[in-house]
Amino acid sequence: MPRPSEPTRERIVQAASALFYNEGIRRVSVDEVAARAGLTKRTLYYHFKSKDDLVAAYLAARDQPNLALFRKWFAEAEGGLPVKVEAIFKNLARSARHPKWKGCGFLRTSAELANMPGHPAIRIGAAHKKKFEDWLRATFADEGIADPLKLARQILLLLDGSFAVVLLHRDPSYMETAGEAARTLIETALAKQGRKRG
Amino acid sequence: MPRPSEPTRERIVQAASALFYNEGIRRVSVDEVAARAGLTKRTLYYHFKSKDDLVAAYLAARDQPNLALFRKWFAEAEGGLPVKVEAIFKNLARSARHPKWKGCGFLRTSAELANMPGHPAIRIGAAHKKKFEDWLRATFADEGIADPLKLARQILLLLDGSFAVVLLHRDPSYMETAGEAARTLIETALAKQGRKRG
DNA sequence: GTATGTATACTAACCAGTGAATATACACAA
DNA sequence: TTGTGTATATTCACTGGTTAGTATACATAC
Repeated sequence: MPRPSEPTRERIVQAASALFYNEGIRRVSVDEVAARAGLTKRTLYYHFKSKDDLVAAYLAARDQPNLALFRKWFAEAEGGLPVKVEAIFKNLARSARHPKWKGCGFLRTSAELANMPGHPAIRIGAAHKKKFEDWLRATFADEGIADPLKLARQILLLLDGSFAVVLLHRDPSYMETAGEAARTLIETALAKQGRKRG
Repeated sequence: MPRPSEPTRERIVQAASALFYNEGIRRVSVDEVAARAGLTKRTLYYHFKSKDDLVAAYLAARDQPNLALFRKWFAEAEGGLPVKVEAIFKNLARSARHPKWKGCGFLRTSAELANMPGHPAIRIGAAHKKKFEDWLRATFADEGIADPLKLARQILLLLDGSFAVVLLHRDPSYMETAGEAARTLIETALAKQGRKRG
């Protein structure tokens, strides 16, 4: 049955996403992805030139939706800057309580492929995290915070730290602890700013 | 050549450590470990009942040395509590600049084996991080900090976050940024304590 | 009648784990 | 001092299964 093509490619990426995220990159074979997508491996290799290419597509598909979710959680929270950022951590803790949650796909992929530094999937993961960092930086800059890049990176470190720690201990309360730390750091930065301007 | 045994087991763990840390768990075959240790796979299976068992031994061997290194960096630093904790991050940044550095073996293993929650290696990793957390907690408690467990967890989150982020971006300066955040959090906790005690 | 897309069938390598045999060191007996 | 049994340690050769990737042919749409 030829001619679907675009939907076919999409179906493959969907299947790859579910499997790679749930089981890990090297654990999942191309055959398994093809089977889950309901087609043969040969067809998969028509749409993707290699497994590495497929792994990159898996992460690329998560980039925008993930960022949009963080922005939504931030925007919907009622309160000042510290509270809005903390809301991201609280929502993340809620996601992490779902039984199928298995951490951050970008970080887990970079951990698994740590022996292949230039791998396209790692590049996509790095770009994704940079986008998040830059969104935070811009947000902090708008609020007049003194060193917005540094603060953005510190929040990012807490966020990615909570992904790693919660995955290890399977205890989402660490995310709320990270959120409190984020709030403290932002409040401190805002206080410094007040002192300088006041 | 029979009868070495203890040194043999040790040699296997050494070989496994180098390979698993550098290339990843599932990337490395038992044959490769045996070859690097200079013996046959059958001998390896005499000392370890399975590959999973070997992976657990790899992490178990890293537990105490890793903790000792952190304690050493803390003890050798000149200054108050915030500076001593920050010194851990600075030393870590120095290690991360070595070309063979590939993040935290415990976290990378838990990321790679995220689909096997009860895996013995993950348990060992979790116990390792708990030991570090508890050492920090006790240290903070000795200094009279109000909620020492919370602060210990926040520092841990920054530490593990820096492992993840530096591995992704290959930019060790994030570790120094994390160290600054740690210092800020500790200083804030000490200031609160000061206010309460008057 | 040619581009595009899909399937069958295959390769060559790899991989975790095992069955059976063997070699050595050491304890103890003669 | 020499012979012998036994637990420990090691090797060779193998199995059954999996893997990423491909050569070739076939089907459909326009």
